[in-house]
Amino acid sequence: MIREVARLAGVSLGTVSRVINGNPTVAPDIRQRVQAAIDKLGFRPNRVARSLRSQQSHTFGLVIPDVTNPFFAELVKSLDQSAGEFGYNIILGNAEESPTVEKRYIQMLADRQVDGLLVVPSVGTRTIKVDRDVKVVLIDRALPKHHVVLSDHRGGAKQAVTHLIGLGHRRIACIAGPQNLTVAVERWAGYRETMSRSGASATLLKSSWTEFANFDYSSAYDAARRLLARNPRPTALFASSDQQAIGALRAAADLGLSVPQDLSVVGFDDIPLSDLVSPRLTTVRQAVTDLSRVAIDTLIRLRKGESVSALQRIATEMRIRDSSGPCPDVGQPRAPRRRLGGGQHRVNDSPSKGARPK
Amino acid sequence: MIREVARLAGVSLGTVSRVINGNPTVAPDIRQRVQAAIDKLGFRPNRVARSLRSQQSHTFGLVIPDVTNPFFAELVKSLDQSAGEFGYNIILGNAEESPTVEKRYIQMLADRQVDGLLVVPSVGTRTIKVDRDVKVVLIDRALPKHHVVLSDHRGGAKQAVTHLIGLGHRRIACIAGPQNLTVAVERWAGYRETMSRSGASATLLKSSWTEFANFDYSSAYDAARRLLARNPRPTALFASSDQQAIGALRAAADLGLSVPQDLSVVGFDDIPLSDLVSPRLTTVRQAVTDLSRVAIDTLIRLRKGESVSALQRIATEMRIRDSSGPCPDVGQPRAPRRRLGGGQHRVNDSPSKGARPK
DNA sequence: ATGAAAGCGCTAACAT
DNA sequence: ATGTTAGCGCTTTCAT
Repeated sequence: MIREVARLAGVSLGTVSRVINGNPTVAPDIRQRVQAAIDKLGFRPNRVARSLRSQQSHTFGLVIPDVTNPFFAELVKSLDQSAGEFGYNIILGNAEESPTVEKRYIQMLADRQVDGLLVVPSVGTRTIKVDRDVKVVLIDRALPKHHVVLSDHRGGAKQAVTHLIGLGHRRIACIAGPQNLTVAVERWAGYRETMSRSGASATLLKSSWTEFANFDYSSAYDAARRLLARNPRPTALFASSDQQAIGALRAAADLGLSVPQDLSVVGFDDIPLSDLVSPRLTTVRQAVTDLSRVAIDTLIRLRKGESVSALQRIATEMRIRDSSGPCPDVGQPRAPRRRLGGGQHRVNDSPSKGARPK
Repeated sequence: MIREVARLAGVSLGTVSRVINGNPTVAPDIRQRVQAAIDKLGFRPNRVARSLRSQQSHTFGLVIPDVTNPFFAELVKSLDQSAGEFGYNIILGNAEESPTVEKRYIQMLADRQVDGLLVVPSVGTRTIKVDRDVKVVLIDRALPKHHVVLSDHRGGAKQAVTHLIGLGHRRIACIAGPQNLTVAVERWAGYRETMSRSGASATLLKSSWTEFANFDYSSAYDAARRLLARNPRPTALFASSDQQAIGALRAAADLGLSVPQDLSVVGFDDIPLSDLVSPRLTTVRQAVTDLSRVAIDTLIRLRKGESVSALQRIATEMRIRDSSGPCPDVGQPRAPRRRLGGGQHRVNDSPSKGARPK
């Protein structure tokens, strides 16, 4: 294979290798001759052999808990693209939210000599152990002693609740996520913090205004049913994920409640679907593209031996859509609210631009 | 590494290798001794080196048009699992529905010495070319001269339309998919075939009862708007994918039409979401698990040199849920009553249980 | 049943 | 600037 190219071009093995690798020490005419031979023979260097010899695969391993989760799916897509821009490929492992499966994948990827590991740890994972000295960057879920890139979940929750308060809502309930996930903890913390700061009375913060659910539709559906059965009933719901929020929309519909006339709902993530459910979902967008670029960049810098800060936060931004409207309790008095046209949708800019300290 | 194991166990390199590979010609006591050394040293064989030498990676490449598409996401998950059961891993490539990107991935995977290639060809791909002699199995979308595993899309469409006819519908419109995709062609064919067989008058089959759209929410939303603007208005919609169907649900909602009271909708694929939108979507389920297992099995058999039939069909099954109900025209003879309630949704059980011939 | 030795296809250190 | 040579870490003949 490579020998044939060398023979055809009348040069040695080494020179062909140098051409393949863009080594600048080859004379232009030779380079051309070799390239011609490569093209003519349709030669493609064997990446396995290259990896073995050069000890680098130009490949990152990516392990996520569930491809089927739209947020992770988008993350995969985005990471794949960012990696490509840096000349890397990605091997995906689907951990099925199981630390055991996750570990198996991580080992497999390490054995495959990946140049680095991107991991969204599954629920229950305490630490990532890698035999060989592969650099690891966590995404979206932090773990002690690891580099991590994640969205400002607390700030995002704050944006969401502030938005609802601005619409006149006071009885704002929360569907919180699993508390063994930092994401969920942070979002809940942002909710509580904003509620108490806003002067909402202490009673509103009783645990009865929060229900816990997993990050999926159905368990959030149940949580929403429980919350909406409360008396007095909440006028707004802050869900910790879009999937939860969509479950909540479904619960409201089943109870005969109109959104946003009877109830406002805000989600988190801005998955593609959130703009397509009925009513369209107001939500907090995670900047997946930034998340990806920073993660890849971090991994590359770590490989180079540069030191990178262990925690990197990516700002979120509100996407205001139809599922949130003025509080029914507040007839006119409170702040001007929008007119709810039938079927028309306006997308506002983020109302709190630059309102957060860095 | 492996030398250390050999030394510690007091055997040769070859023997350690034999133990790793489960070669039965090693004496039990030696095997035990070697295994102990392996465990003690935490030795993990380098997969790159193994691949290079043995010319097999125990890895399949998988190239799909878009991870973000819930159907493909589920396929990825399912294939990954099936592959695992056979001792294989999967490297994913996201082609972004572009033949160019797809080709790049396929080459990359071939250069990586994958043992086989699973491809869902992107729109526009005419054929899959692989330099090395890697076996290719297509999934879900056929291409001439290639092995393919796919659902019985035509049969599924037939099931769907038959279901609607059984509910009394006659003005059944169709949102067809892109006609450069066999899936879409087949589903549309199943629709037309069933319509004409059922004695629906020829006029109903005029092209005006079909609108074309991509397999996504928004373009299907537009198509549904166009169809529902027709006079007379269709009483039922057969969409070529769940995403399309959900777009149609949204269009119906925006037009003030209740589903299924004013309009029945049936989708295709049974993505997880279809059971969670409001109203729940009646749909045709693709047996993704079977699809995956057969695809992996085919690839393995092809590798062994066994001959496998070029086309393998997997049966579909109806999932009857709330979005399809009896035709409003039929209920009370003619009098078209119907109350356009404000945003209320009632969730009925399937009203036609057992009322249909097999 | 086990050991010795020859590579898999390439890259990189060393010559020239 | 180019050729030569020695491996990367394993598997797999071929001996024994």
